[in-house]
Amino acid sequence: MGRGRVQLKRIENKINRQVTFSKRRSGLLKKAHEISVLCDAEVALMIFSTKGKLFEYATDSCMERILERYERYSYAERQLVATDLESQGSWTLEHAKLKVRLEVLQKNQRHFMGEDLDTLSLKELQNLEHQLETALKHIRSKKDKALQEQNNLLAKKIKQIEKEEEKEKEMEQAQRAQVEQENNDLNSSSVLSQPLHSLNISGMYQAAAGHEDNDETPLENQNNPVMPPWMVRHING
Amino acid sequence: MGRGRVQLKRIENKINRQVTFSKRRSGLLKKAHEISVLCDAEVALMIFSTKGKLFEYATDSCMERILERYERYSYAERQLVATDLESQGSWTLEHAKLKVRLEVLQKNQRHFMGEDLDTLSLKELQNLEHQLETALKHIRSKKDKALQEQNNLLAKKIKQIEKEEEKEKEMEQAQRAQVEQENNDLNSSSVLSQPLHSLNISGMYQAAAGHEDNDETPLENQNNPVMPPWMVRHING
DNA sequence: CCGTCTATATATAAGCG
DNA sequence: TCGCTTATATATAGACG
Repeated sequence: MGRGRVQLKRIENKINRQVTFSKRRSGLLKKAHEISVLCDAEVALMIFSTKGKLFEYATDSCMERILERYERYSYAERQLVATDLESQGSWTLEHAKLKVRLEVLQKNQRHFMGEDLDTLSLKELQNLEHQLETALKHIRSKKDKALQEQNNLLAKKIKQIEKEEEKEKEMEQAQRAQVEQENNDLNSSSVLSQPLHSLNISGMYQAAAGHEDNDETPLENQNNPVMPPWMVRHING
Repeated sequence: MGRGRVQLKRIENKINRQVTFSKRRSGLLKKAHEISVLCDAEVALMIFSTKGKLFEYATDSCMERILERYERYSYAERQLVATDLESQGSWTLEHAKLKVRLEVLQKNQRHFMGEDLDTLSLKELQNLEHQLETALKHIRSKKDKALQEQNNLLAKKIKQIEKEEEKEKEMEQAQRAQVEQENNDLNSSSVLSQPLHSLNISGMYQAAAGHEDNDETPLENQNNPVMPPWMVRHING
């Protein structure tokens, strides 16, 4: 993009290459961040320059977590590393044992992820299925608890906010009462029947606050007085 | 870019978010590749969708190598491990790396089994849940296929048995016919109207076969003519 | 989900300081 | 390396099949 077209091959001019690297690098990092935010995705990006300098981006600045997550997906490469080690000769018995355990775990991992199932018998499949069902129950229960906790926390916060508003309102009322009293003291004509300006202000404030919500809220959640469940989901982002 | 401007915030509309994710993802991967080629850089990119699916790019398709290179840069927690290792000499390094991996895998394993969930964030729990759901789908589909195969196999066997019975029957009939013929030859009284014993045998066999089933078979499976329902029961888990 | 189309928004090559 | 400008190449939002 730019004045001239660019072939997809190494830029031979060192200066140009460096400049392009610098520009494209920032563009790439920017876009990585954008997709992460816009689409609620988790992104990890590593760029090593020719000279070996590292530039990185990670959603929520937590590269480690993402890499661990990646490891759950990755196994093929790991297998290569394992055999790689093997070719270097088995150093010690313990080391070899470790490798065996690793392989077993990797295989299990794959099975837990629903991959590489061809080697399993019917019975094993059924056992695995049951295992996962049980695990899912635990996980869901845990998740529900976490959600409930957050929910309670938010409810408390909202109550507190409401209390403070209440307090403010009372104070304003008290002020008005005092002003009224003073007016009565000055002349005996009644002004009690006129609308109270401060009440209107308070009312407007609440209305405005109520409109900060997203317009696209799904119907099934609009009644929830505390937290839409689909929103709670993103609190920990 | 495009018809409308876009705020850098989560796209609330689920459809749009998905579409945008798809488009930007491919754009990002493309640009990662471009900078890698143009500027002779080494790039690793991982993108997890909201639903937990992984998309990745790595220069020369060698993610593992880049991750290892990354680890050399990353220090925080790893520094501790690294110095620990260095003091023990270089060959132990591989060994210790193996140990670290093992630990990670073990931890994952526990998570997959619904254990040790307290260390997980809400988001991670949700990712895990989705992961297991997907895995379960694969496993069930695999199991279904396995069952179907067995089913077909058994069906074939039964057909074969029936064929053999048929053959026997025919042979008996032929025999009887011959005996009759001989009887007729001896005296001219007819015995054609009497019931055929072989037919009864066949009927009894089928009835007995139908009763091998478990008595507690759920209703919905009692019609299955081939596969014992207690086995079929596990198809849908 | 994938591909196509179009109008627009962005990214960036080139050049200069 | 960095900023800035401009002309252009690309990316992509939105709509549709």
